[in-house]
Amino acid sequence: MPRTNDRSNHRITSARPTETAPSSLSRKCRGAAATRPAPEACVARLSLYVRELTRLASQRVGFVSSRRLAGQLGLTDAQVRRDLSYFGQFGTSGRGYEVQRLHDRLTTILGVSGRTWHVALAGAGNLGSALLAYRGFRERGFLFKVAVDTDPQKVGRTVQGLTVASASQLPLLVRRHDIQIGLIAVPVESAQAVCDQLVESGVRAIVNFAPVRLEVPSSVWLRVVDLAIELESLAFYLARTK
Amino acid sequence: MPRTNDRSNHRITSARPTETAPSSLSRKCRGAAATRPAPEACVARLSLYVRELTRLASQRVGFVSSRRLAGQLGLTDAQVRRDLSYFGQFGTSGRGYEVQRLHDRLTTILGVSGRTWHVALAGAGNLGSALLAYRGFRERGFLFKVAVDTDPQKVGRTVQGLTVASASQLPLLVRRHDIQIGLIAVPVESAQAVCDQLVESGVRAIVNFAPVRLEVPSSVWLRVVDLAIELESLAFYLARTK
DNA sequence: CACTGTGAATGCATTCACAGCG
DNA sequence: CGCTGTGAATGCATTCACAGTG
Repeated sequence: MPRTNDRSNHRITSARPTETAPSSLSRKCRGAAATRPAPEACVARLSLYVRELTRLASQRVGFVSSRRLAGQLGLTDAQVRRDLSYFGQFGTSGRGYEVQRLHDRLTTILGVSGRTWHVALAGAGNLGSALLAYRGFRERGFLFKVAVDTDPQKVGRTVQGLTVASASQLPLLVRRHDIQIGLIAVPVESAQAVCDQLVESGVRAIVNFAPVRLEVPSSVWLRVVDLAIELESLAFYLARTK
Repeated sequence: MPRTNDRSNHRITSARPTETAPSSLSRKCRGAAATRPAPEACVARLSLYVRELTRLASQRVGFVSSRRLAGQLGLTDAQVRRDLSYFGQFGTSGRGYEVQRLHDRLTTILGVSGRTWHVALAGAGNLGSALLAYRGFRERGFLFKVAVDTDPQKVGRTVQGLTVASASQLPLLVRRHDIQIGLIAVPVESAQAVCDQLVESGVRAIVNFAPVRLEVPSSVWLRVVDLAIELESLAFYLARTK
């Protein structure tokens, strides 16, 4: 009797304040921003909402209810409304949310509207290439400006319109291209060294795709994406079913 | 003042019972199994523990304390002890946990000891190739028996010692190789169709790497790994720092 | 005395349920 | 009437704190 799980994602161990908002008294003016800092899980879902709204907008859907939005995403309607309520009041009673308007508001809140982010990729192997090829990044304004690799075979090659540079150039290139975000897609052994280089060169946020824990100073945002964990934990449930 | 987050992972929306354990009265016999079903977050961390223990064993470390294990993984000592306590009592007061023994016990519990799982990969692009190349899977007994792709360019090629078959062969190959787990690394457009094929062919667990929600019958375990979400949510925090 | 194992306390996230609005 | 926005209730996960043990 296993049930389908809906969205596996995002687990955080130590709390971290999201905003310095006073969180004092509730606002009353209509359309005002939310009162409390948004939970991390909710921020993560923001990109899901944006994706779905982009899709709906391209289908010329004008309004969408929390129920319908939830259905598409595998969430509950209450959760959608709660999530959105952290950022403001976007809906109309009886009608739902205006797709284009909500899309625009959410992209602004997510920080991916009317601006671009400069991204550097360390490791141009299969995983790195997959990341370069992911179309969603460009759509959201994440621009790959730099890709490096240690493998002389790969250096000089062009992947997705970007020329792979030598790993030794990383600090130089990060500074030259004003990189804000670094992606680590190198083997476990070199992940920490690459991470240190990124940090020293001024990168403020890092996503680590290597299955190791990395150390960074507290001024840097670090996220981990572990490709294997979901598969590995499936064995546990499979072994216990039928 | 951003803080480093430690482990991003795994968020579940609907609860699902993990065991049918009675959860009635506490056992008293030493070394007995835990009383309550293990939380999903804790099951996901099981593979982290196994990885670290494998590393420690290879360094001939005999004992490890919850504190040290936690430090390596970016968790707290209390959490490590709590997690392990769901599965039994493995430690020795004043000494800690015997590395090899704990490793063996956890791999058994995870369902990756003394047996293998047969895995099929749909989509042999960059991401699919990265998954085929991941060494951890083989180490844990996950064997890729099948890889398919729709691209005639890719069919017939050998990736990591496995020959890519035509996508039309998927149902046949799944049955022939007694596949239990399917990995979906195809574009969004074809993800649901591939998923349906896997399900109809008898696959009982699926990991979806495409950024869409998939529908499966409730008898099938479904997990999602979203490569983009962590990066996208970083913009939110970056836009709010300094 | 250093460490485990675990009730109890806390904190975070989801869901309920309903008042209020267009 | 259909749907939002949100207090209050619930449920899950982490942390505290300490009794108990080799």
